[in-house]
Amino acid sequence: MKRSELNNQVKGVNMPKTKLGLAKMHRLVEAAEVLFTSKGFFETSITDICKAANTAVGTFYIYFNSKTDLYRYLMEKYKLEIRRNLAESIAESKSRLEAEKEGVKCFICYAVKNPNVYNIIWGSLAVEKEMFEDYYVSFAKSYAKALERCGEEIKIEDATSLAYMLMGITNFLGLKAIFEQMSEKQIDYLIESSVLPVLKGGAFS
Amino acid sequence: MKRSELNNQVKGVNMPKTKLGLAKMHRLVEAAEVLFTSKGFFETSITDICKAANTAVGTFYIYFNSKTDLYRYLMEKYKLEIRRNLAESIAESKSRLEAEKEGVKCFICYAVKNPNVYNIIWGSLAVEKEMFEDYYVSFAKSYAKALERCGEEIKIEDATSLAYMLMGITNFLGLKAIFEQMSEKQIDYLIESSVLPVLKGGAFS
DNA sequence: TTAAAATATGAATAATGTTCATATTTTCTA
DNA sequence: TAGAAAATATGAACATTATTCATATTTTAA
Repeated sequence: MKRSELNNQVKGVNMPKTKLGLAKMHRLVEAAEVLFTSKGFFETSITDICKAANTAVGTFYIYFNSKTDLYRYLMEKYKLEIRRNLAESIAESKSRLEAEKEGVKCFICYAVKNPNVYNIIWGSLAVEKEMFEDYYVSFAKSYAKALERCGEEIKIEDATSLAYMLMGITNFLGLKAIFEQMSEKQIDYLIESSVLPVLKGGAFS
Repeated sequence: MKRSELNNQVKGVNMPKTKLGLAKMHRLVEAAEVLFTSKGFFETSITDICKAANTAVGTFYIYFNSKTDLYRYLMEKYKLEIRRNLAESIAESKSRLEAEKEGVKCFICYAVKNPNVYNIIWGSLAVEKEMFEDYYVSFAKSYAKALERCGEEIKIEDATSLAYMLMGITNFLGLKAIFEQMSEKQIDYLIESSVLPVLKGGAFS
Protein backbone atom coordinates (compact mmCIF):
# COMPACT_ATOMS: atom_id res chain seq x y z
CA MET A 1 0.00 0.00 0.00
CA LYS A 2 1.57 3.25 -1.06
CA ARG A 3 1.35 5.78 1.71
CA SER A 4 0.08 8.50 -0.57
CA GLU A 5 -3.01 6.50 -1.40
CA LEU A 6 -4.39 6.83 2.09
CA ASN A 7 -2.88 10.18 2.92
CA ASN A 8 -5.26 12.77 4.33
CA GLN A 9 -8.19 11.32 2.49
CA VAL A 10 -10.15 9.55 5.15
CA LYS A 11 -12.58 11.54 7.28
CA GLY A 12 -11.67 11.55 10.95
CA VAL A 13 -8.22 10.13 10.30
CA ASN A 14 -5.09 12.20 10.75
CA MET A 15 -2.18 10.72 8.88
CA PRO A 16 1.18 10.86 10.71
CA LYS A 17 3.93 12.97 9.25
CA THR A 18 6.99 11.11 10.42
CA LYS A 19 8.29 7.55 10.16
CA LEU A 20 7.80 7.17 13.88
CA GLY A 21 4.18 8.16 13.69
CA LEU A 22 3.53 6.02 10.65
CA ALA A 23 4.95 2.98 12.43
CA LYS A 24 2.77 3.59 15.49
CA MET A 25 -0.32 4.04 13.39
CA HIS A 26 0.42 0.83 11.52
CA ARG A 27 0.74 -1.07 14.76
CA LEU A 28 -2.62 0.28 15.90
CA VAL A 29 -4.29 -0.65 12.63
CA GLU A 30 -2.80 -4.13 12.62
CA ALA A 31 -3.78 -4.75 16.22
CA ALA A 32 -7.31 -3.55 15.47
CA GLU A 33 -7.61 -5.87 12.48
CA VAL A 34 -6.61 -8.88 14.54
CA LEU A 35 -8.93 -8.01 17.40
CA PHE A 36 -11.89 -7.09 15.22
CA THR A 37 -11.56 -10.42 13.48
CA SER A 38 -11.37 -12.46 16.65
CA LYS A 39 -13.67 -10.54 19.02
CA GLY A 40 -15.74 -8.33 16.72
CA PHE A 41 -15.81 -4.56 16.50
CA PHE A 42 -18.16 -3.96 19.43
CA GLU A 43 -16.42 -6.28 21.82
CA THR A 44 -13.04 -4.75 21.06
CA SER A 45 -12.22 -1.77 23.24
CA ILE A 46 -9.74 0.94 22.43
CA THR A 47 -7.83 -0.14 25.50
CA ASP A 48 -7.58 -3.63 23.97
CA ILE A 49 -6.21 -2.19 20.75
CA CYS A 50 -3.73 0.04 22.54
CA LYS A 51 -2.52 -2.75 24.79
CA ALA A 52 -1.96 -5.01 21.78
CA ALA A 53 -0.12 -2.22 19.99
CA ASN A 54 1.89 -1.16 23.05
CA THR A 55 0.52 2.35 22.87
CA ALA A 56 -1.09 4.79 25.25
CA VAL A 57 -4.74 5.52 24.61
CA GLY A 58 -3.97 9.16 24.06
CA THR A 59 -1.86 8.22 21.07
CA PHE A 60 -4.80 6.46 19.50
CA TYR A 61 -6.67 9.74 19.37
CA ILE A 62 -3.81 11.51 17.64
CA TYR A 63 -4.46 9.42 14.56
CA PHE A 64 -8.13 8.55 14.83
CA ASN A 65 -10.84 10.90 16.02
CA SER A 66 -12.94 7.97 17.14
CA LYS A 67 -13.26 4.23 17.03
CA THR A 68 -15.66 4.59 14.10
CA ASP A 69 -13.03 6.55 12.19
CA LEU A 70 -10.56 3.72 12.59
CA TYR A 71 -13.26 1.56 11.08
CA ARG A 72 -13.57 3.97 8.19
CA TYR A 73 -9.84 3.80 7.66
CA LEU A 74 -9.84 0.01 7.49
CA MET A 75 -12.69 0.11 5.02
CA GLU A 76 -10.81 2.51 2.77
CA LYS A 77 -7.71 0.37 3.04
CA TYR A 78 -9.55 -2.76 1.90
CA LYS A 79 -11.28 -0.86 -0.84
CA LEU A 80 -7.99 0.26 -2.37
CA GLU A 81 -6.40 -3.13 -1.85
CA ILE A 82 -9.26 -5.00 -3.51
CA ARG A 83 -9.49 -2.64 -6.44
CA ARG A 84 -5.78 -2.73 -7.08
CA ASN A 85 -5.75 -6.53 -6.92
CA LEU A 86 -8.69 -6.80 -9.27
CA ALA A 87 -7.24 -4.33 -11.75
CA GLU A 88 -4.00 -6.27 -11.83
CA SER A 89 -5.68 -9.64 -12.16
CA ILE A 90 -7.71 -8.73 -15.23
CA ALA A 91 -5.07 -6.63 -16.98
CA GLU A 92 -4.06 -9.32 -19.46
CA SER A 93 -7.51 -10.71 -20.20
CA LYS A 94 -8.43 -11.17 -23.87
CA SER A 95 -12.19 -11.07 -23.41
CA ARG A 96 -14.66 -9.82 -20.85
CA LEU A 97 -15.58 -13.35 -19.89
CA GLU A 98 -11.94 -14.11 -19.22
CA ALA A 99 -11.71 -10.92 -17.19
CA GLU A 100 -14.71 -12.02 -15.14
CA LYS A 101 -13.15 -15.38 -14.54
CA GLU A 102 -9.88 -13.85 -13.37
CA GLY A 103 -11.68 -11.25 -11.29
CA VAL A 104 -13.82 -13.81 -9.49
CA LYS A 105 -10.82 -15.96 -8.77
CA CYS A 106 -8.79 -13.02 -7.55
CA PHE A 107 -11.54 -11.84 -5.23
CA ILE A 108 -12.33 -15.25 -3.76
CA CYS A 109 -8.66 -16.01 -3.13
CA TYR A 110 -8.26 -12.64 -1.48
CA ALA A 111 -11.35 -13.26 0.63
CA VAL A 112 -10.09 -16.61 1.89
CA LYS A 113 -6.78 -15.03 2.87
CA ASN A 114 -8.46 -11.98 4.39
CA PRO A 115 -11.81 -13.13 5.75
CA ASN A 116 -12.08 -9.98 7.78
CA VAL A 117 -12.89 -7.94 4.67
CA TYR A 118 -16.48 -9.08 5.04
CA ASN A 119 -16.47 -8.33 8.74
CA ILE A 120 -15.36 -4.83 7.94
CA ILE A 121 -17.22 -4.01 4.73
CA TRP A 122 -20.56 -5.64 5.42
CA GLY A 123 -20.29 -5.04 9.14
CA SER A 124 -20.21 -1.33 8.34
CA LEU A 125 -23.98 -1.59 8.08
CA ALA A 126 -24.11 -1.79 11.86
CA VAL A 127 -21.53 0.95 12.35
CA GLU A 128 -22.41 3.65 9.82
CA LYS A 129 -24.50 2.52 6.90
CA GLU A 130 -23.47 5.44 4.68
CA MET A 131 -20.01 3.88 4.50
CA PHE A 132 -21.54 0.72 3.13
CA GLU A 133 -23.69 2.44 0.53
CA ASP A 134 -20.82 4.60 -0.67
CA TYR A 135 -18.67 1.55 -1.03
CA TYR A 136 -21.02 -0.43 -3.22
CA VAL A 137 -22.56 2.38 -5.21
CA SER A 138 -19.11 3.48 -6.24
CA PHE A 139 -17.95 -0.06 -6.92
CA ALA A 140 -21.02 -0.83 -9.03
CA LYS A 141 -20.51 2.34 -11.03
CA SER A 142 -16.97 1.42 -12.02
CA TYR A 143 -17.96 -2.15 -12.70
CA ALA A 144 -20.89 -1.14 -14.92
CA LYS A 145 -18.70 1.24 -16.89
CA ALA A 146 -16.19 -1.53 -17.53
CA LEU A 147 -18.98 -3.83 -18.69
CA GLU A 148 -20.44 -1.19 -20.98
CA ARG A 149 -17.13 -0.83 -22.76
CA CYS A 150 -17.45 -4.47 -23.92
CA GLY A 151 -20.60 -3.99 -25.98
CA GLU A 152 -21.44 -7.09 -28.04
CA GLU A 153 -20.04 -9.63 -25.65
CA ILE A 154 -22.69 -8.87 -23.07
CA LYS A 155 -26.21 -10.12 -23.46
CA ILE A 156 -27.87 -8.07 -20.69
CA GLU A 157 -29.18 -4.60 -21.49
CA ASP A 158 -28.63 -2.90 -18.17
CA ALA A 159 -24.95 -2.99 -17.30
CA THR A 160 -25.56 -1.72 -13.78
CA SER A 161 -27.95 -4.54 -12.96
CA LEU A 162 -25.51 -7.02 -14.39
CA ALA A 163 -22.76 -5.49 -12.30
CA TYR A 164 -24.81 -6.04 -9.15
CA MET A 165 -25.57 -9.62 -10.12
CA LEU A 166 -21.93 -10.36 -10.78
CA MET A 167 -20.89 -8.74 -7.52
CA GLY A 168 -23.51 -10.86 -5.80
CA ILE A 169 -22.25 -14.10 -7.31
CA THR A 170 -18.65 -13.26 -6.47
CA ASN A 171 -19.32 -12.07 -2.97
CA PHE A 172 -21.50 -14.99 -1.98
CA LEU A 173 -19.13 -17.56 -3.41
CA GLY A 174 -16.44 -15.74 -1.46
CA LEU A 175 -18.48 -16.37 1.66
CA LYS A 176 -18.84 -20.04 0.83
CA ALA A 177 -15.10 -20.26 0.25
CA ILE A 178 -14.42 -18.72 3.63
CA PHE A 179 -16.91 -20.93 5.46
CA GLU A 180 -15.36 -24.01 3.88
CA GLN A 181 -11.77 -22.72 3.92
CA MET A 182 -11.33 -23.59 0.28
CA SER A 183 -7.91 -24.15 -1.29
CA GLU A 184 -6.91 -22.49 -4.55
CA LYS A 185 -7.60 -25.72 -6.40
CA GLN A 186 -11.07 -25.90 -4.97
CA ILE A 187 -11.66 -22.31 -5.98
CA ASP A 188 -10.54 -23.06 -9.54
CA TYR A 189 -12.90 -25.99 -9.68
CA LEU A 190 -15.74 -23.90 -8.28
CA ILE A 191 -15.24 -21.36 -11.04
CA GLU A 192 -14.95 -23.90 -13.83
CA SER A 193 -17.88 -26.02 -12.74
CA SER A 194 -20.29 -23.40 -11.48
CA VAL A 195 -19.46 -19.80 -12.29
CA LEU A 196 -18.48 -20.13 -15.95
CA PRO A 197 -21.41 -22.41 -16.87
CA VAL A 198 -23.86 -19.91 -15.39
CA LEU A 199 -22.20 -16.91 -16.99
CA LYS A 200 -22.05 -18.62 -20.37
CA GLY A 201 -25.27 -20.61 -20.51
CA GLY A 202 -27.45 -19.96 -17.46
CA ALA A 203 -28.48 -22.26 -14.65
CA PHE A 204 -31.93 -23.48 -15.61
CA SER A 205 -33.20 -25.23 -18.70
CA MET B 1 -45.40 -13.41 13.64
CA LYS B 2 -46.84 -16.13 15.83
CA ARG B 3 -45.60 -15.80 19.35
CA SER B 4 -44.73 -19.46 19.61
CA GLU B 5 -42.20 -19.16 16.79
CA LEU B 6 -39.89 -16.98 18.82
CA ASN B 7 -40.71 -18.40 22.23
CA ASN B 8 -37.74 -19.39 24.35
CA GLN B 9 -35.61 -20.16 21.37
CA VAL B 10 -33.23 -17.27 21.18
CA LYS B 11 -30.09 -17.35 23.33
CA GLY B 12 -29.96 -14.51 25.84
CA VAL B 13 -33.60 -13.62 25.30
CA ASN B 14 -36.23 -14.26 27.97
CA MET B 15 -39.68 -14.25 26.49
CA PRO B 16 -42.37 -12.58 28.64
CA LYS B 17 -45.17 -14.71 30.04
CA THR B 18 -47.98 -12.20 30.21
CA LYS B 19 -49.69 -9.85 27.78
CA LEU B 20 -48.24 -6.93 29.67
CA GLY B 21 -44.72 -8.21 29.30
CA LEU B 22 -45.21 -9.09 25.67
CA ALA B 23 -46.42 -5.59 24.93
CA LYS B 24 -43.42 -4.04 26.67
CA MET B 25 -41.01 -6.28 24.87
CA HIS B 26 -42.60 -5.42 21.57
CA ARG B 27 -42.25 -1.73 22.27
CA LEU B 28 -38.57 -2.22 23.04
CA VAL B 29 -38.00 -4.23 19.87
CA GLU B 30 -39.84 -1.74 17.71
CA ALA B 31 -37.98 1.20 19.20
CA ALA B 32 -34.69 -0.60 18.66
CA GLU B 33 -35.50 -1.30 15.02
CA VAL B 34 -36.26 2.34 14.36
CA LEU B 35 -33.15 3.58 16.15
CA PHE B 36 -30.81 0.96 14.68
CA THR B 37 -32.03 1.94 11.24
CA SER B 38 -31.58 5.66 11.73
CA LYS B 39 -28.50 5.82 13.97
CA GLY B 40 -26.92 2.42 13.63
CA PHE B 41 -26.49 -0.26 16.27
CA PHE B 42 -23.31 1.12 17.66
CA GLU B 43 -24.57 4.68 18.10
CA THR B 44 -27.82 3.58 19.67
CA SER B 45 -27.64 3.31 23.45
CA ILE B 46 -29.90 1.22 25.62
CA THR B 47 -31.00 4.44 27.25
CA ASP B 48 -32.10 5.67 23.80
CA ILE B 49 -34.11 2.52 23.23
CA CYS B 50 -35.70 2.68 26.68
CA LYS B 51 -36.59 6.34 26.34
CA ALA B 52 -38.23 5.71 22.96
CA ALA B 53 -40.14 2.76 24.40
CA ASN B 54 -41.07 4.56 27.64
CA THR B 55 -39.39 1.94 29.73
CA ALA B 56 -36.90 1.84 32.56
CA VAL B 57 -33.51 0.43 31.70
CA GLY B 58 -33.97 -2.31 34.27
CA THR B 59 -36.92 -3.61 32.30
CA PHE B 60 -34.76 -3.98 29.23
CA TYR B 61 -32.61 -6.50 31.06
CA ILE B 62 -35.62 -8.57 32.07
CA TYR B 63 -36.09 -9.53 28.44
CA PHE B 64 -32.61 -9.24 26.99
CA ASN B 65 -29.43 -10.27 28.74
CA SER B 66 -27.46 -7.76 26.68
CA LYS B 67 -27.63 -5.40 23.77
CA THR B 68 -26.11 -8.09 21.58
CA ASP B 69 -28.90 -10.46 22.55
CA LEU B 70 -31.50 -7.97 21.38
CA TYR B 71 -29.60 -7.99 18.11
CA ARG B 72 -29.80 -11.74 18.02
CA TYR B 73 -33.52 -11.55 18.57
CA LEU B 74 -34.02 -9.17 15.65
CA MET B 75 -31.95 -11.41 13.45
CA GLU B 76 -34.06 -14.43 14.34
CA LYS B 77 -37.21 -12.43 13.75
CA TYR B 78 -36.16 -11.44 10.23
CA LYS B 79 -34.99 -14.95 9.48
CA LEU B 80 -38.40 -16.40 10.26
CA GLU B 81 -40.21 -13.60 8.48
CA ILE B 82 -38.14 -13.95 5.32
CA ARG B 83 -38.39 -17.71 5.20
CA ARG B 84 -42.13 -17.65 5.72
CA ASN B 85 -42.57 -15.03 3.00
CA LEU B 86 -40.42 -16.97 0.57
CA ALA B 87 -42.15 -20.25 1.25
CA GLU B 88 -45.53 -18.63 0.62
CA SER B 89 -44.38 -16.85 -2.52
CA ILE B 90 -43.17 -19.99 -4.28
CA ALA B 91 -45.90 -22.33 -3.08
CA GLU B 92 -47.85 -22.28 -6.36
CA SER B 93 -44.91 -22.35 -8.76
CA LYS B 94 -45.06 -24.88 -11.60
CA SER B 95 -41.31 -25.06 -12.24
CA ARG B 96 -38.12 -24.29 -10.37
CA LEU B 97 -37.41 -21.35 -12.65
CA GLU B 98 -40.81 -19.93 -11.85
CA ALA B 99 -40.12 -20.48 -8.16
CA GLU B 100 -36.84 -18.62 -8.51
CA LYS B 101 -38.58 -15.75 -10.21
CA GLU B 102 -41.21 -15.49 -7.50
CA GLY B 103 -38.63 -15.89 -4.76
CA VAL B 104 -36.41 -13.14 -6.12
CA LYS B 105 -39.36 -10.81 -6.48
CA CYS B 106 -40.62 -11.59 -3.00
CA PHE B 107 -37.23 -10.98 -1.42
CA ILE B 108 -36.51 -7.75 -3.23
CA CYS B 109 -39.93 -6.32 -2.46
CA TYR B 110 -39.48 -7.28 1.16
CA ALA B 111 -36.03 -5.68 1.20
CA VAL B 112 -37.32 -2.39 -0.17
CA LYS B 113 -40.03 -2.30 2.48
CA ASN B 114 -37.62 -3.39 5.23
CA PRO B 115 -34.21 -2.04 4.33
CA ASN B 116 -33.03 -2.65 7.86
CA VAL B 117 -32.84 -6.40 7.24
CA TYR B 118 -29.46 -5.81 5.67
CA ASN B 119 -28.38 -3.57 8.51
CA ILE B 120 -29.21 -6.33 10.92
CA ILE B 121 -28.21 -9.48 9.03
CA TRP B 122 -25.01 -8.29 7.38
CA GLY B 123 -24.22 -5.90 10.20
CA SER B 124 -24.05 -8.95 12.45
CA LEU B 125 -20.55 -9.42 11.08
CA ALA B 126 -19.43 -6.51 13.25
CA VAL B 127 -21.42 -7.68 16.26
CA GLU B 128 -20.93 -11.44 16.45
CA LYS B 129 -19.85 -13.10 13.26
CA GLU B 130 -21.08 -16.55 14.33
CA MET B 131 -24.62 -15.21 13.99
CA PHE B 132 -23.92 -14.32 10.39
CA GLU B 133 -22.35 -17.64 9.49
CA ASP B 134 -25.15 -19.61 11.12
CA TYR B 135 -27.68 -17.60 9.21
CA TYR B 136 -26.25 -18.18 5.76
CA VAL B 137 -24.96 -21.71 6.21
CA SER B 138 -28.41 -22.77 7.32
CA PHE B 139 -30.13 -20.80 4.57
CA ALA B 140 -27.84 -22.23 1.89
CA LYS B 141 -28.48 -25.75 3.14
CA SER B 142 -32.24 -25.42 2.79
CA TYR B 143 -31.88 -23.71 -0.56
CA ALA B 144 -29.56 -26.38 -1.94
CA LYS B 145 -31.90 -29.14 -0.81
CA ALA B 146 -34.79 -27.48 -2.59
CA LEU B 147 -32.69 -27.16 -5.75
CA GLU B 148 -31.60 -30.78 -5.59
CA ARG B 149 -35.19 -31.91 -5.56
CA CYS B 150 -35.62 -30.44 -9.04
CA GLY B 151 -33.09 -32.66 -10.80
CA GLU B 152 -33.21 -32.24 -14.57
CA GLU B 153 -34.22 -28.64 -14.64
CA ILE B 154 -30.90 -27.54 -13.18
CA LYS B 155 -27.77 -27.41 -15.27
CA ILE B 156 -25.23 -26.93 -12.48
CA GLU B 157 -23.76 -29.97 -10.74
CA ASP B 158 -23.20 -28.57 -7.29
CA ALA B 159 -26.51 -27.41 -5.85
CA THR B 160 -24.86 -25.71 -2.90
CA SER B 161 -22.68 -23.54 -5.11
CA LEU B 162 -25.70 -22.66 -7.19
CA ALA B 163 -27.60 -21.79 -4.04
CA TYR B 164 -24.87 -19.34 -3.04
CA MET B 165 -24.82 -17.79 -6.51
CA LEU B 166 -28.58 -17.35 -6.49
CA MET B 167 -28.51 -15.88 -3.00
CA GLY B 168 -25.81 -13.52 -4.21
CA ILE B 169 -27.81 -12.35 -7.20
CA THR B 170 -30.93 -11.84 -5.12
CA ASN B 171 -29.21 -10.12 -2.24
CA PHE B 172 -27.22 -7.71 -4.38
CA LEU B 173 -30.19 -6.79 -6.53
CA GLY B 174 -32.04 -6.22 -3.26
CA LEU B 175 -29.31 -3.75 -2.36
CA LYS B 176 -29.65 -1.97 -5.69
CA ALA B 177 -33.41 -1.81 -5.23
CA ILE B 178 -32.98 -0.23 -1.81
CA PHE B 179 -30.37 2.27 -2.99
CA GLU B 180 -32.65 3.34 -5.84
CA GLN B 181 -35.90 2.94 -3.89
CA MET B 182 -37.40 0.88 -6.68
CA SER B 183 -41.15 0.50 -7.15
CA GLU B 184 -42.78 -2.89 -7.65
CA LYS B 185 -42.99 -2.21 -11.39
CA GLN B 186 -39.31 -1.47 -11.57
CA ILE B 187 -38.58 -4.66 -9.68
CA ASP B 188 -40.69 -6.66 -12.12
CA TYR B 189 -38.82 -5.11 -15.01
CA LEU B 190 -35.48 -5.81 -13.36
CA ILE B 191 -36.38 -9.47 -13.04
CA GLU B 192 -37.69 -9.82 -16.57
CA SER B 193 -34.87 -7.97 -18.26
CA SER B 194 -31.89 -9.07 -16.16
CA VAL B 195 -32.48 -11.95 -13.77
CA LEU B 196 -34.41 -14.32 -16.01
CA PRO B 197 -32.13 -13.84 -19.03
CA VAL B 198 -29.09 -14.68 -16.92
CA LEU B 199 -30.73 -17.67 -15.24
CA LYS B 200 -31.99 -19.03 -18.57
CA GLY B 201 -29.18 -18.20 -20.97
CA GLY B 202 -26.21 -16.64 -19.20
CA ALA B 203 -24.76 -13.16 -19.42
CA PHE B 204 -21.86 -13.48 -21.84
CA SER B 205 -21.67 -14.76 -25.39
C1' DT C 1 21.70 25.20 17.93
C1' DT C 2 17.20 26.04 18.87
C1' DA C 3 12.42 26.95 18.19
C1' DA C 4 8.48 24.79 16.25
C1' DA C 5 6.02 20.82 15.05
C1' DA C 6 4.91 16.19 15.77
C1' DT C 7 4.33 12.52 18.76
C1' DA C 8 3.67 10.04 23.36
C1' DT C 9 1.60 9.53 27.82
C1' DG C 10 -1.89 8.17 31.32
C1' DA C 11 -4.72 10.24 34.71
C1' DA C 12 -9.21 12.57 34.67
C1' DT C 13 -13.78 12.96 32.69
C1' DA C 14 -17.97 11.61 30.29
C1' DA C 15 -20.92 8.40 28.45
C1' DT C 16 -22.93 3.99 28.34
C1' DG C 17 -23.74 -0.99 29.50
C1' DT C 18 -25.20 -3.78 33.36
C1' DT C 19 -26.75 -5.01 38.14
C1' DC C 20 -29.66 -5.02 41.97
C1' DA C 21 -32.69 -4.06 45.85
C1' DT C 22 -37.23 -2.67 46.04
C1' DA C 23 -42.04 -1.79 44.46
C1' DT C 24 -45.96 -2.92 41.69
C1' DT C 25 -48.90 -5.79 38.98
C1' DT C 26 -50.60 -10.13 37.41
C1' DT C 27 -51.45 -15.02 37.92
C1' DC C 28 -52.54 -19.01 40.30
C1' DT C 29 -54.41 -21.69 43.99
C1' DA C 30 -56.67 -22.91 48.22
C1' DT D 1 -62.36 -14.22 46.90
C1' DA D 2 -58.11 -13.88 49.68
C1' DG D 3 -53.53 -14.27 49.67
C1' DA D 4 -49.19 -16.29 48.19
C1' DA D 5 -46.23 -16.75 44.29
C1' DA D 6 -44.65 -15.34 39.94
C1' DA D 7 -43.91 -11.88 36.69
C1' DT D 8 -42.94 -7.32 35.66
C1' DA D 9 -41.32 -2.39 36.52
C1' DT D 10 -38.17 0.95 38.34
C1' DG D 11 -34.06 3.96 38.64
C1' DA D 12 -30.16 4.67 41.44
C1' DA D 13 -25.59 2.52 41.91
C1' DC D 14 -21.73 0.35 39.77
C1' DA D 15 -18.46 -1.07 36.10
C1' DT D 16 -16.60 -0.57 31.86
C1' DT D 17 -15.12 1.96 28.08
C1' DA D 18 -14.78 6.07 24.92
C1' DT D 19 -12.74 10.48 24.88
C1' DT D 20 -10.15 14.65 26.53
C1' DC D 21 -6.32 17.15 28.08
C1' DA D 22 -2.28 19.01 30.36
C1' DT D 23 2.32 17.69 30.20
C1' DA D 24 6.59 15.45 28.50
C1' DT D 25 9.45 13.71 24.87
C1' DT D 26 11.12 13.28 20.23
C1' DT D 27 11.72 14.84 15.56
C1' DT D 28 12.00 18.35 12.02
C1' DA D 29 13.57 22.32 9.95
C1' DA D 30 15.61 26.92 9.93
